[in-house]
Amino acid sequence: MSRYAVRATEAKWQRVWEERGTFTAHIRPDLPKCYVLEMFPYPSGRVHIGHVRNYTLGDVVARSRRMQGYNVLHPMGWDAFGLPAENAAMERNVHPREWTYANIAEMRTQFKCIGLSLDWSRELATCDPAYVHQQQSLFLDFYERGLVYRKESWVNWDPVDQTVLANEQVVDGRGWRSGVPVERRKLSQWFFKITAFSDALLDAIDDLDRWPDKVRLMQRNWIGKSQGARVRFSIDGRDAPLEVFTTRPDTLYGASFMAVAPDHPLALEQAQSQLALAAFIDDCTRIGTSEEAIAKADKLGFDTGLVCRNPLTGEPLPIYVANFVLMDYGTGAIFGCPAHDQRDLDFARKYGRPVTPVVLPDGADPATFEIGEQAYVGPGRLFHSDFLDGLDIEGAKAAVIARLEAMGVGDGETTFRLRDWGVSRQRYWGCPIPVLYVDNGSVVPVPRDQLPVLLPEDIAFDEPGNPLARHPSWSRVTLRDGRQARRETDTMDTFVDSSWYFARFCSPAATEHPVDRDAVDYWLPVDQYVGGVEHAVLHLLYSRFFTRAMRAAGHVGLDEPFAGLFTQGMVTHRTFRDDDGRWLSPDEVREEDEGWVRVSDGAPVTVGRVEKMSKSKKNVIDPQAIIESYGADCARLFMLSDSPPDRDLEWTEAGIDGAWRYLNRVWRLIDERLSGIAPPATATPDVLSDEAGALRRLVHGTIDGATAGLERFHFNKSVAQIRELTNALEAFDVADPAAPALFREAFDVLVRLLAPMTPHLAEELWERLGNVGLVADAAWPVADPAWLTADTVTLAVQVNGKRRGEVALPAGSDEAAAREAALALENVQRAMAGKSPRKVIVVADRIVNVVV
RNA sequence: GCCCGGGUGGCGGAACGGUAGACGCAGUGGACUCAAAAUCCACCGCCGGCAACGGCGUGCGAGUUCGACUCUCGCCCCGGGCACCA
Repeated sequence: MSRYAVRATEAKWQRVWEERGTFTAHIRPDLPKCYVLEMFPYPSGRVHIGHVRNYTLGDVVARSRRMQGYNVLHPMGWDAFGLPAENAAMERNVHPREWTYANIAEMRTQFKCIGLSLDWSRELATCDPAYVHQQQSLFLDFYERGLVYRKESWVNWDPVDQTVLANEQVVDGRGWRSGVPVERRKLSQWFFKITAFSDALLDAIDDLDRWPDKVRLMQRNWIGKSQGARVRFSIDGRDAPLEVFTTRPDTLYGASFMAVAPDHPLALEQAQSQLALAAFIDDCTRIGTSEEAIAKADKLGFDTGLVCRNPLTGEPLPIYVANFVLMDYGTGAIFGCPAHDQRDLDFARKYGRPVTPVVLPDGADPATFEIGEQAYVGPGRLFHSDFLDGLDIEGAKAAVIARLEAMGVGDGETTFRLRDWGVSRQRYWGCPIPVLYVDNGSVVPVPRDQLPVLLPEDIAFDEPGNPLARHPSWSRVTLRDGRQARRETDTMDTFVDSSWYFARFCSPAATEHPVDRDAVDYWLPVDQYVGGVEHAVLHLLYSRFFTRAMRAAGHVGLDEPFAGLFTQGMVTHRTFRDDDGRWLSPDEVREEDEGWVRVSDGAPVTVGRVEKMSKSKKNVIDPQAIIESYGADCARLFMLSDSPPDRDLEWTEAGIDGAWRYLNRVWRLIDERLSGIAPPATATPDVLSDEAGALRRLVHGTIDGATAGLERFHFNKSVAQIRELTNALEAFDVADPAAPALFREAFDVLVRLLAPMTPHLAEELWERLGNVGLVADAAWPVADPAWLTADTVTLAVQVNGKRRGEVALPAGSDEAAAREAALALENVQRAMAGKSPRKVIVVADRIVNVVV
């Protein structure tokens, strides 16, 4: 008997895979391909448990697809630009590049210990000069096709640090370093015209049938197509009307005020003559730029004194400037119908505007129906609305749009919530935007033969703000014709980097073009994409846009980059705090009989909620330590065992122990039984004992069930089934005449089924079973349908829906037989209390329900 | 505020509208051991009962159905996203 030597075994097989290039992908037109990809990591420096889960889930898919005969591409790279590198530069005085590449080296080593079936030959980092080069050429491609433009847009501005802040850097409306209230500022910025594809991006969601429904719904809502109307309200004493967009033209008779965005032209014009209004608009810029901040802010308005007219009634409506109206959506102006919109109601109550309901809920009395603190947004019939009275909402919308069009004061219109993608970032550590501003004021793209525009290496982070903009010489350029120009000092949003890396992986060494067309035509789309649900909208939507834009530029031949998507849950852990409320990490505490205490001094510890692992709460587990003591297979198995992959996974020490015990049990089981196993040539007895038959059925049932679990991302169920098989093998009588042959059959299956999940152990056992070659290259087992059905089935018997017993019958027994057997049960007769059955429902091979 | 998701034993979770709690963790009792670890065996939703068995149970309240964790409606609680974190 031998023990399973985890560390040596894992290192051994990792070396074998690497030396043989087992997972290096090549184009093989003769084989079905499968591109498996997990969202690439940000190189923070340490592999996080969440990474291990993400890459393990993808690895299970990649390895099982390999075994099923697919030509698998499973690459890895680094989402290497971004804010944390600049923070590190400021805090530790290291260069972002140096910090980033050191992190990558560190993490690569850690990743290799997980035993992932990755093709490392395709590794890339988005900060590599080649990647920057090709991304800049894509920018120019998009620019030439009108998919890139420049306009003014709001940013968060820290007035003390004199710098632009990311939303993340705004804490409770204040700058995270300065602590002073953040302001909004307008800057001229570059945008990608994602709205050019609004309809296409929306319509194609219907066909993404291997995406989770919730992600599809979130994307639909994000794009937010709405049918409504553009209505022109005449302004007293002016020629130009005020144009609004509304999704509820049916409520026009309930309008009681107008509101425009603080940066609406009308507001700005009025502010020139009204000092108080100018001050109000200035106040509005003190709200952050996030949608949440704007939505949660108190609804404030300022009466401009201007009045416009309801086009249907001629009724006067005061025009306010209001902080909750967004210039980016619709026309930047709305009519307020307080009875049927909560924001409008809050506003009307505050500023004393009338509230007239015009939609009557079904069954309500028109004489008494009133609006209290809640606006009524449900269905109903129109009233108080002249020619619309009695119509339902949809009917009223159509009728009012027809009337407005006939009057020449409005049109039906479709609007999208989706806004163009602002990609300018006022930061150093990103891909430079390849544009020049000539001193005469014109804007020119950097000539292609001068790409890439690389970041200067001599850069200082001793002051806040964008170091690129402060660099003494980098931005000064002399054009070929001698004119002077200034470089764009903004860099691109890191979401740009992650919007095409999956295409670059197909041909990471391409130099002439962003991608090699033959390679992307073979490998794309990604067959299975795996990542966090937090990317459900932005990253995935941007990538879908990018693919369309790349197609327009001739780089790819498809619209949708990700045919299959799986979004996994987060990894969570308990939190601990001491009496002073300070967070404690799991290794600083210990559980005793009386409860949790601090290891250092035995002080009592409060056990907090289970939360997403985060540095600030100190509930982070270092996967490296787990892998060093238990091995990668153990960590992998635990993550696959308990929680369904799409739900949050709570990390527990006990769970790791359980996985550890299981791995050793499998090892012992095969090790102990191996000596008793005859050579493969040994014939199975012609007639199997009942137990042997049941075991063989279980083997085939497990193949069937575990495979189905893998296909549907129910990995926890696959693990449970494999464990059941293991339990049965342990319990099986070694003296049974069929034992030697059956063990051989079953072990062969067991090891193959385990191979995607615990690949190192599986390779080692595969070798010990006498196989030549790797289990990674072995074929996936196939269940024999003849062994998937049983001769006898157990039916539950209910009386009036309550279970009263069960009967065993030959499979496929007819209704009469089932009925007879059920009624014969003593317990059933007792429950029937002498009554005769009114009805007996029989579901073949499942259940009998006697209704009395 | 808006959008999305989740809620089943002490815990993680199983369950085509058909025997709720598979599998695992923790726990209890026992075997082995000088002892411990490891391992093995048994029990393990709650209440009542020696047992057979009965009652109650899937966040709360209604409804549909022979039958509801599953479908419908209305609530409550928890988590994620909200366009400059990645």
